Amino acid sequence: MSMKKTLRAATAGDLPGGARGARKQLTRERLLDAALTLMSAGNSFPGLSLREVTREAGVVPTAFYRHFRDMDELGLALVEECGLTLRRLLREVRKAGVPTTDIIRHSVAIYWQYVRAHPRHFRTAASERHGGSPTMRQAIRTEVEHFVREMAQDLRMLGYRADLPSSALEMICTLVVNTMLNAASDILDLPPDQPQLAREMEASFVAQIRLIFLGAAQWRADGGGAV
Amino acid sequence: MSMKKTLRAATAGDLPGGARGARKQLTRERLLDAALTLMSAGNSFPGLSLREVTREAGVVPTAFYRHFRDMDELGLALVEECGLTLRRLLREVRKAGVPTTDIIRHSVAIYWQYVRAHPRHFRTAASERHGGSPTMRQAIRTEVEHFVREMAQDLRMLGYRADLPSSALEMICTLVVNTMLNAASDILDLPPDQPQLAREMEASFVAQIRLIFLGAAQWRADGGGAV
DNA sequence: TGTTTCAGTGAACAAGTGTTGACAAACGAT
DNA sequence: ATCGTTTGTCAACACTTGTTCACTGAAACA
Repeated sequence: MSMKKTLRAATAGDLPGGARGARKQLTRERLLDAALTLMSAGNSFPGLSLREVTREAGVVPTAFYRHFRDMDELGLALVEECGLTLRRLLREVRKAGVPTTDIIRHSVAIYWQYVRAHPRHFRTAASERHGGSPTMRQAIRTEVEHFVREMAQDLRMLGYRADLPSSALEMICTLVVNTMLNAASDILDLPPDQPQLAREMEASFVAQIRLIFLGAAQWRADGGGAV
Repeated sequence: MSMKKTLRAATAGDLPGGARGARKQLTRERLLDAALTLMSAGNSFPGLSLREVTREAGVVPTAFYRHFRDMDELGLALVEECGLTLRRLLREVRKAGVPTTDIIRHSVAIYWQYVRAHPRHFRTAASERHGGSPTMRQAIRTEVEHFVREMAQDLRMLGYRADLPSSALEMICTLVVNTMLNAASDILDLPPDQPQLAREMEASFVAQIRLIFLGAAQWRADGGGAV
């Protein structure tokens, strides 16, 4: 009966314990990986074709449907993966502490290195954040909002600007995150053998973040201020 | 001979005086317009097909080659058009004056209205700035750099932070422009009948710009500061 | 051990793609 | 008025695309 069928499928197929589920998840990851590689090679997601992805992954086109209904579903999985990478980044920077000048420079250095370590995830995130299909755009937007909220909570726990409401902290973090993602795109477009340009860009990035926190230190909730 | 040919082509074809050049430029604009429309309808540029564009423009596919060598060339023309729109925006905001709190609010209001008046240009610019083909990305980057430099010059002429070097002013303007373009993308993704959300978003945008200028007012070239 | 379930294969399809070449008609220059 | 130039059209090509169906073989279960 159909009940029996679904039950078996649940026990054998979904759980990664068996060799069967492991093999499935492996080719699933190969598909995601192929898409990621193709995207960071110049193509943008809506420009990818299903066959192209399967070709790069080394499977026959029809095998695609065993893992995703269509390309949009793969896109969402991709976004989720990028979000995970972002989350790990936050966990790594979290040790840095309150953003004073030196700590900003330090955090930026971590970020820099992190972006270079996960170029495809960051290129994808930056690429599909505003471009691409509205579906993917919305998914990334949600992911970024989560990230911003988490970052704001971190600042709060560190006692940073305890007088400000959460909305203000989130506004500040939004600015920071936008600057981060813009910078990531810039980093990844650098010719790989231009350390001079890279240093300049990093310095400019540090300056921007510094300026933001300079403004944040002066921020008044009521809209007053020196400007 | 070929000399004669090129001469005639130069006098008759390129100059928009005759009815011939006018007709050509008209369908050229129809092609650009079609691409712009399709892009703001959910497609991203690399997802557009040549035939799709010509269909939307109301011409036969082969007519495309009379105007552009391939889609990339059309993309570059599109970027140029977007850059022109940005330039006009700057000319309009230029009357606003030195960025104090009220003037920021005013400028943002102008910007808001401007984005809503040219949704397709801004969606395209935001969309292809980080996504899309590297060719188009580079073109937009150049266009944005021009814009930033112009804006920095404006600030300088207004006597804003006359003590800072141009590089610092440009860094500040880069931050502003990035924030602007991010906001544009957010605006255009709003459901059209949510004035409450729109107001909140505009307020957040004003706050971000305000915070940037708050930081800019405190900025010291040597890297010192309150933070 | 025998049966079922299912990830991956292979062939085939209708539809859409970029690009080519020859051709018609309108225009500009002579 | 004539002739070359040029914009746009038509027909056709060699491919690629997404999706379908029946299939194979091996793992998971009984």
